[in-house]
Amino acid sequence: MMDKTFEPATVEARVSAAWEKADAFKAGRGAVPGAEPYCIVIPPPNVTGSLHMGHALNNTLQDALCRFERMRGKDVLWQPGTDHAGIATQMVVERKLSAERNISRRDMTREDFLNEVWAWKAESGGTIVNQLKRLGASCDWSRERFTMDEGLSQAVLKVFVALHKQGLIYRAKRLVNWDPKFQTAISDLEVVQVEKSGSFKWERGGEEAFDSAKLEKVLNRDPGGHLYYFNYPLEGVAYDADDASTFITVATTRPETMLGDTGVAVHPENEKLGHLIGRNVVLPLVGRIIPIFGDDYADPEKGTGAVKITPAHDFNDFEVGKRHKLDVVNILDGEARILLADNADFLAGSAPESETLALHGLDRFAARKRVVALMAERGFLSKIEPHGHTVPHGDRSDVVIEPWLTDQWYVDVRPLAQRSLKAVRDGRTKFTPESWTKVYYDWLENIEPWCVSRQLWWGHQIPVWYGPDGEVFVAESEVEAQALALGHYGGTVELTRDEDVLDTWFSSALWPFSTLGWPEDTAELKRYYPTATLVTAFDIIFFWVARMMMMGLNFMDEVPFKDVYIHAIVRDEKGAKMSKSKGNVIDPLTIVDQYGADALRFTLAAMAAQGRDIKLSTARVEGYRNFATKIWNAARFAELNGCARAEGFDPVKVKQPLNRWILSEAARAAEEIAAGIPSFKFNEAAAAAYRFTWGQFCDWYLELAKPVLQGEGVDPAEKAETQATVAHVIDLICQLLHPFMPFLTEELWAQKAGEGAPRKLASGDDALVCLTHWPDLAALRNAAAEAEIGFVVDLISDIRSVRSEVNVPAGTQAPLVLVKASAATRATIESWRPMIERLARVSEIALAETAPAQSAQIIVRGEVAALPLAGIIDLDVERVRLSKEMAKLDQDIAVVDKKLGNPDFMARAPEEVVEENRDRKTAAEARKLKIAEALTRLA
RNA sequence: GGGCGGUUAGCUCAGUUGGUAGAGCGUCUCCUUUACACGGAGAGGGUCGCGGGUUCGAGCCCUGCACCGCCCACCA
Repeated sequence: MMDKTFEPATVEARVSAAWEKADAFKAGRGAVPGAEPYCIVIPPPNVTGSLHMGHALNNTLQDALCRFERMRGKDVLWQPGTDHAGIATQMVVERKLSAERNISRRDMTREDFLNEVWAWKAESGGTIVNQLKRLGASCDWSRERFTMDEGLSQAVLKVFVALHKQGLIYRAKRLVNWDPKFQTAISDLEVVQVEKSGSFKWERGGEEAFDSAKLEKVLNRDPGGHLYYFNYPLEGVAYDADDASTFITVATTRPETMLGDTGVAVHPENEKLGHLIGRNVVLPLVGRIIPIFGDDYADPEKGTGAVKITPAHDFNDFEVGKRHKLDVVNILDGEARILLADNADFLAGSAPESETLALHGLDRFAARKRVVALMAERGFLSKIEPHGHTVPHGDRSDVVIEPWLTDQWYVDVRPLAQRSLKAVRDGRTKFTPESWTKVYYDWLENIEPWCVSRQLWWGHQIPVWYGPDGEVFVAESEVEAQALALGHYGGTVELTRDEDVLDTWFSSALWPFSTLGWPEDTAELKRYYPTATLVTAFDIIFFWVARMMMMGLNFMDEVPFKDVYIHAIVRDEKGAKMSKSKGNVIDPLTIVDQYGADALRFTLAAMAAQGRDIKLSTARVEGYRNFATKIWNAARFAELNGCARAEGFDPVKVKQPLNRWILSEAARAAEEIAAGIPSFKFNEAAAAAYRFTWGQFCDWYLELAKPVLQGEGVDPAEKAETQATVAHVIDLICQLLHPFMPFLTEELWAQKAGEGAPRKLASGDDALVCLTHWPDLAALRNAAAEAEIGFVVDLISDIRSVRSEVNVPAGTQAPLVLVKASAATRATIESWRPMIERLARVSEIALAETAPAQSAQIIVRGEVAALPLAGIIDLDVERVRLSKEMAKLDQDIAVVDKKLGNPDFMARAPEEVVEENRDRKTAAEARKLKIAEALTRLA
């Protein structure tokens, strides 16, 4: 006996255990010889992370694809694994150490710290994998990989060395995006722009004196959003704030950087300021003498037309400085505190006040306030105004990024990008939805060198060793580096390894082949590369998809995947991206606990068509939880009515129209689902499954079958066939829904295992778990049965509708009279009499040549039926109802007439459309005639 | 500044070879009929953001505008 209610928690646990025991998702398991390979590599979640809604969506879709393809007979490998997630993980562990033991990583050795991270990974690394399992992800868990596994690490070293040999990896001293919180360089992609707009307004000579306390208050809330105008006095004249000929005014959003200014640029053709080119200014506070020079970079229309140049702290200024050979004066340390120790002018005492400025060691934002106050105090501040602009922030740290001059390793990605572009242009890899192709093109066409070194400890340490003189040896191991050094120096020297690690995405880029065993020439690599489909969200097209393309093409000489399916991002209710740092993560496991994994999965699949955002509503999940319950109850109904799977049952040989009909509808649904899943139209597939299961099987088939199953004096053969069909269709429902609702369907499938013929896997394996076969139902389509049952369904629906409209009490039985029924209709009525009587609450069915007086009339597929309801209904209501329908028909006819009367329409519309309109008109007129008769009778 | 997406029923959203608009939830009415009230039956509800255009015919194609959102670049 089935349990009275479907309890997801119990079933999920039981089914999961069965899958695990059977090793159900092992690559190639059950695949017949010659089966086509189908491989998906999972987007590896952060090893120390936990499942969020984005993961749930991402993996639900991958799982639907994998289960479907597995059922279709492909040799499926869904390759799982996790990512070491350099910054994110190191951040978590550092925070933990600080909270629990009040120590920082800088208090410990690198080795000790890494041991702490590995310990944390050992402790929490299994969380996300277990959560994926709870969702029902059918990965080949025996092949789970981690980006810092030995094998994958070997792949990283090999790739780094190979790219270096190709001349595509190099070291350079440049400005980088420096994250002062994590004290590491980050790539362009990890920088996010944040809008700032301030509110403080002040002008020299205005009504109010400058109030630095007031400014401080504003800046304490937000240090950005203002433009500051400084007067830089010209060398050789006495500065007078009221005499414009004694200074040049520059504007900046970052006052503190003025300490590092080494020049002022003016456009060579600037009419107002051009004459100053060649003069020098005395940099206030610092005392440094810096040149005013001509450069196109200074736009006369912007700001004051003169630009202060800080080569050490601005990307554009760095380039300008290079052109004019300006000094590069660094004024910040790694934590973005003012560093004047490096500043030669201060050291040389050319700024005698440096002691009293008290800037050294100040945080950059404190320094900003102080510099402005000092400039104001000394009469160099001209104006402050609110200024909307964007400020770069670290995506992980959320602090303002500093352009900072450091040595870093770069990948010259341009040649790789070219190949990646071509592969998509040639159609070797295809994006769905297609519009993402353009995004991919635009980025790759304008790609900049990729800064891959990070000043972190957690990650793949860069395989570079330095000799005593700084000579660089790039090798896969220290032994190899020593060999290179021996060749170079002619003797053994001590080498030191580069301390930096690689960007996490460096190893992620290799994922599609490193997980399959590269650089070893493994069987899996041969069989599953290139993989079939990559399923991911658009936010990592640049971070990950494009880079996998580059690395895959470079090292495998072949694209990593043939299809890229880009799905929506699940956002919070305000539309903000969910992230741990924002604390707005919705836990899918809570939803699973509440409604079951199948309900969540079905919801996500049904919502997968949405554009770029999904705002998940629990009402929807609840609706699909109800769907799961509905299926469960249908199966219980089957059980209670002796509908067991019958040995030797062949659906093709079914005789009863009702049974033929539901099998035909099942075939239609199977087609729709099988078309939807591989073309990534998950919502269409889910909708087809839902419609068939609830709208057809439960609402109509089971109801129509009840007289046969439960009635007296039923033909035993008919009853047996119906019972077997019910059981068979429930099997089909399990199969059709399995890609979306694996737990429920697997459970039902297993519960029915004891009936009829023993279940077998496609491979012949006797395991009683894991649906592995997608049914081929094409032969079950049956137009005659669809027409016959269609008529019965319409008749019952129309009777119900009319009864309700003319206010026939629900409990009242009424007779039904068929008027001038055709022979075929008579036959249909005859065989469906009990069902019609039961479902439409009809007391008896009679045939007549004319409709009885005082009856309500319905027209079903051209046939007229009447409900004689004298004394039961209000005839005025019926009159109004018929008149309304008449009016509507007149309207419809008018629309059609307009078309048919239009010579252009007749001449240009395709014949079938014209024909359809003619048919529509004929049908409407026939219907109208019958309604007119009914109205006459009522009059 | 460049690009992309959105604007359809009260809410959340589907709707590509252009042919008289759909789902889930909610609302209203009725029904506790032994699979299921996480249910059944019925109903109501939309000038498909606005203006032009193409077409016999436009939610769908073109164009302009408005509002919302995202991405990229720049920002003295």
